[in-house]
Amino acid sequence: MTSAELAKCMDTNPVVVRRTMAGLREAGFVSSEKGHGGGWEIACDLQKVTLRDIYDALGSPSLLAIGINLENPECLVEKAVNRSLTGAFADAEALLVKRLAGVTLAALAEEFRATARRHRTRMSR
Amino acid sequence: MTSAELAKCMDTNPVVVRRTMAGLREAGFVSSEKGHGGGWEIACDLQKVTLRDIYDALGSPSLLAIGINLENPECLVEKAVNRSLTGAFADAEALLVKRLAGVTLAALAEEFRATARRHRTRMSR
DNA sequence: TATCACGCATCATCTAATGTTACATGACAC
DNA sequence: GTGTCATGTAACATTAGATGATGCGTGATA
Repeated sequence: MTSAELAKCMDTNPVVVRRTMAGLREAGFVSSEKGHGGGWEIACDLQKVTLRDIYDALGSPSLLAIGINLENPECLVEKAVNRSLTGAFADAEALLVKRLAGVTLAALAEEFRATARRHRTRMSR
Repeated sequence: MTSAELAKCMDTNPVVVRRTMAGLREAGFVSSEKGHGGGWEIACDLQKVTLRDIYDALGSPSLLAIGINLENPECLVEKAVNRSLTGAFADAEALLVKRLAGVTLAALAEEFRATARRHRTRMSR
């Protein structure tokens, strides 16, 4: 599929698609071809790649909305909060990453197909 | 303390302090007095109130940076991801809330005092 | 050689959070 | 009572990060 097609599918624009896919390409999960007939193609074993791999390929951004503020290391109140919660944040993030690792792209594809089957059945009623 | 004093302490401004403290006041954790000599005062038992209570008083905002996108319920890919990860997000958030509930304000105050002691010792060397 | 599609730098827009201003209200001191 | 101080709140301004858009270069195909 081309970036333009993908962009239409997810209601965004081609450049944003390229920006995001760039990480996946560097990780080897997709490949891209320039020129006439070019576009994006899956380049990995869906059974082997998990959402954790995708997460890492996209730069492993923080999964938590709040976190430790390290900008004012001299603030004693902040330090007290940090000491009390650093472990909790780390544990929660680790838990999430672990769950991401439990979902392969193949499993997602199967989920998709199952939903699509239900969808078609409902439509044909 | 007045909102202006608190604002100076945390490098923000009085109105933002009032906005935030409003939630804590409604929950009964602090009280405020208008007029001359007014300001904010703690109005709860530090042993009994936890960071979870504070979190709830502030409106229980999402603790996760990413989450389930419910805006396009007809997107089958999105649905597949949601089915696969909803539990993980819920578990991670529950874990965090549990840890917040394990930290009383009294414990935070004690952490603060301990750090302050170390701070003074280092200063006097 | 014309067309198509990605790669990428640059700039524009949008949005949520934060900061600011203004004014009303209540409390205390004199 | 009147001046001062502080909160309560609405309305507006600013900021920062994400997202979107444009332009141009490069490679591939017909």
